[in-house]
Amino acid sequence: MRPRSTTLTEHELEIMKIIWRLEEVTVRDVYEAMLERRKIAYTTVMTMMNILEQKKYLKKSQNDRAYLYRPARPQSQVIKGMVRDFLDRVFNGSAEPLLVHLVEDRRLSAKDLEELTRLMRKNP
Amino acid sequence: MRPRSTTLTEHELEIMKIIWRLEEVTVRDVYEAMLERRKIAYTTVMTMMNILEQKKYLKKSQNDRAYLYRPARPQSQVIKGMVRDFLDRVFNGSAEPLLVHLVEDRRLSAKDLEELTRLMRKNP
DNA sequence: TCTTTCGTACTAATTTATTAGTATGAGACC
DNA sequence: GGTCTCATACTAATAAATTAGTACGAAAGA
Repeated sequence: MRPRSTTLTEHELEIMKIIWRLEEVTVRDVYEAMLERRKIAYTTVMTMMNILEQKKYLKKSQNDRAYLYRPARPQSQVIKGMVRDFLDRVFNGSAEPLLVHLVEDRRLSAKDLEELTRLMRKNP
Repeated sequence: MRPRSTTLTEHELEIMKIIWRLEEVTVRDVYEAMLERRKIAYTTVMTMMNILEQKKYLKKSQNDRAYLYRPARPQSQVIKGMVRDFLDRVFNGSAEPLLVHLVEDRRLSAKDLEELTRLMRKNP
């Protein structure tokens, strides 16, 4: 048996990002936002949003004609969970080797580092 | 249709980590290392390793009785790809918001940061 | 009112990811 | 040589992930 993913899958995340941005949406809202990224059927978006509701990532409320969906959990919380999951899976939970990779790959600049240090002082 | 994952899946990664560590292995070697982590069948490990060979993560060579497998790509290269993929998917490619999360979540210490700065100077 | 539009519920199909059983053959051991 | 060990090849099963079609009813518009 294959266990259901605890974190968001690729396309679930794609949809959640749109909903966190718009805050309160109908299926159509998300469908239209998705169309700007790629070809997709309306019912596909609907199915995904229903799954996200089952997984407790979305709350549904009856509105006028269509349901209104809103995030059930704040974006930062969910993203933190994904980072934690990734770190555990790939680096056995430690952040440092991740950073080494980022530096080696030139994905972290000196400027990023400064900013981070500043943030660190504010957040002791 | 569902496209095949470009990067390593959770359990493929689990197996690859063992093989990168041992460098050159038989299915049995990996099976025994896996058993220390969790219950799994010999043939399951074999199937996964065959998939990893198809995906070009492993090279197979006939040895004595059993095949010998070795990594086809260095660990650092593959891990970098996974980091890149994660960053793209979750943070639209920028590393900074990831770091902010790490700091907020107390997963980065001042000491880590120092070390990183030092690394940065060595790697300009 | 009739027709078109829109939203949902239900159904379903495909491929991946994961797990593992069975058959078969080669080599080791007695 | 006969038996046991084990490695592989093949088959298969199941649930998740992703995609989307169809039917049906409500509402909107003509």
